[in-house]
Amino acid sequence: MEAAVRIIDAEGIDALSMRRVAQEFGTGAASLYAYVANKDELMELLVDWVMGQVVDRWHGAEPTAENWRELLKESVRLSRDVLVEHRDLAKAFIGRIPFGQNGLHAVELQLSILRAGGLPDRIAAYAGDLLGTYLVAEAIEENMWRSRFPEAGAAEIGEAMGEIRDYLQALPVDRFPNVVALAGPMMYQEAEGIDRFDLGLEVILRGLASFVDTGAAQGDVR
Amino acid sequence: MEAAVRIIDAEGIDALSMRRVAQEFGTGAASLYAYVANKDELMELLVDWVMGQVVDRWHGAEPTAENWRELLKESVRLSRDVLVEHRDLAKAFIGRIPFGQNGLHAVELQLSILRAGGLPDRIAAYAGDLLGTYLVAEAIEENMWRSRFPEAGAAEIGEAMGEIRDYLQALPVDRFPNVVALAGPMMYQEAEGIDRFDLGLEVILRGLASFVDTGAAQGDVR
DNA sequence: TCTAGACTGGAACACTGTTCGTGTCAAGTA
DNA sequence: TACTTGACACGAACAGTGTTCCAGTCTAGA
Repeated sequence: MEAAVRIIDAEGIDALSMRRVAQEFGTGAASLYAYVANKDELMELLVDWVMGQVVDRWHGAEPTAENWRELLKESVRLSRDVLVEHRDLAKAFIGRIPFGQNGLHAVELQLSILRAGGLPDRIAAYAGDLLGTYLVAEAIEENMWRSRFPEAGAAEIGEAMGEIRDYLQALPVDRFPNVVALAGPMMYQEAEGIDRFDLGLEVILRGLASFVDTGAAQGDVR
Repeated sequence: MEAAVRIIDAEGIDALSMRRVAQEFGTGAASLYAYVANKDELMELLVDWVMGQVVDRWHGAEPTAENWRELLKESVRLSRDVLVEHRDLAKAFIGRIPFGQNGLHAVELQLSILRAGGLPDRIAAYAGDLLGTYLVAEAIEENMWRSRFPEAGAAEIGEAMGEIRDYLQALPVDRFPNVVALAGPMMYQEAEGIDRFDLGLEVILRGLASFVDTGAAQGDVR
C-alpha cells in the first residue's frame, strides 16, 4: 500500500503498474498476486487507505445544529486536501463507492454532521454522494492544471489559464457572446478571496440548507 | 468518429483501442495516425462529437428570468441522457474541458440560460463547471450500476442495490449508527417519484438560485 | 509521363495485467 | 529426525496496449 502511494506521489497514477509496485520490493509482478486478487483490488485498497488518512486527520468535533455547515465544509475541504496531496490518486475513486472499513467510517462521520444539521434522511443520504463526487472531480481538475506545468507554482497555472482566457475572448462575439463575456470569471482560480472549490461548496451547501426547514422549502422539487 | 462510437456502444470504452478502431475499417492501427495525432486527440474529438449530439437535440427555447430554472434542468438532463446512451463514454470527459467547437456551443447555451436567470457573472461562470462535473459523474455512476448486470433491467439494478443495503444494515449499530439508519435512502435510485439525478440537480439549482437576488444572500460566503 | 505528397499497413518496441508452473523455505506432524 | 503441507517467490509466457519506422501504393497536378 505504502509502496503504491509512493509511486503515485512520485510518478502519478498512470505509472502505477503491478511490475512497478513489485519492483519497489525488488521482486516480480507475479508475487503480488499472493496478496491481492488483481489490480482492481489493489485500487480498492488504495481508495480505502486514503479514506483512512482522511479519518485520521479529522479533528472530530461534535456536530450540532449550529456548527454543522462549518463542520461539513471543513470535512469536505480536508478530504480534498488529502486527495490533492497524492496527485492523480483521485482518479481511482471514479466508478467506485468507498465502502471499505475506512470509507464507511468517513461516510458515518459525514452523515452524522448532515443529520445534526437537521437535513431530512433522504437528503442527508444523497448529500454524501453529491459532495463526494464533487470533491473527487475538483481534486482531479486541480491536479490536471498542476500537471500541465510540472515545475508548478500558482503563477504558472494562472498563466496557463490566462492563455485559455485570451483564446476564449478572441472568439467571434456574435456566435459566443456569453463565453466571450464570461471568459474572465471562467478562468480564474480565485476571485474576491474565494477560490473555486469554496464557491462550489457554498453553492451545494446553500442548496442542502434549503431542505432543512421541514415543510418550508417544499413544493416544486420537480 | 462514428466507428469509435459504434465500438463504445457495443463493447464499452475500455475496448476502444487504436487497433480496434482500425479494424472497423479493415486496416491497421498505424493508418489512423494520418488523421489523428494520438489516442488522446481521438478522445478529444469524441468528447466534442458527443457535445455536438447534445447541441443538435436541444430545442432552443429562449431563456428568460421566469423559465431559466426549468430550462437549465432540461439541458442538464438532456446532456446526461446523451451520455448515458453511450455507456462508458462519460469517462472520456474526466480531466478534459470541452472547448472544441461543439463544446463551446454547449457552454454558450448554458451560460445564456444562467445569465437570463440573473445569476452574477462569477456564479454563472462557475455553475457551468459544477453542473458539468455533476452530470458526468452521475452518468458514470449510472453506467456502473448498469454494467454490473449486463442483462440489465431496472429490477436487476434494484436487486444489486438491495444487496448492498442489506450489507450496510447488518453493520454494527454502535460504530455506524447513521450508516445503518440511512442504508435505505442511500441505496434507492428513486424515492417519492424523484430519482437521484433530479434530486442532486434540485440541490445545486437551489444553491445557485440563492445567489440571484443582488445583495440579499450575501455575507457568509466563507 | 513523371513526380510529389497523401495515405497504407506490416513489423517492431516497450510496455500492460494476468496465469502457469516450478522452486524455495519454514512450520507442523509422525 | 524425517516428511509433508502450504504459503510465498518469481521467470517465462500470453495476449493485449499506444506509438513509430519505413517500405510500399495510389492519385492528383505539372
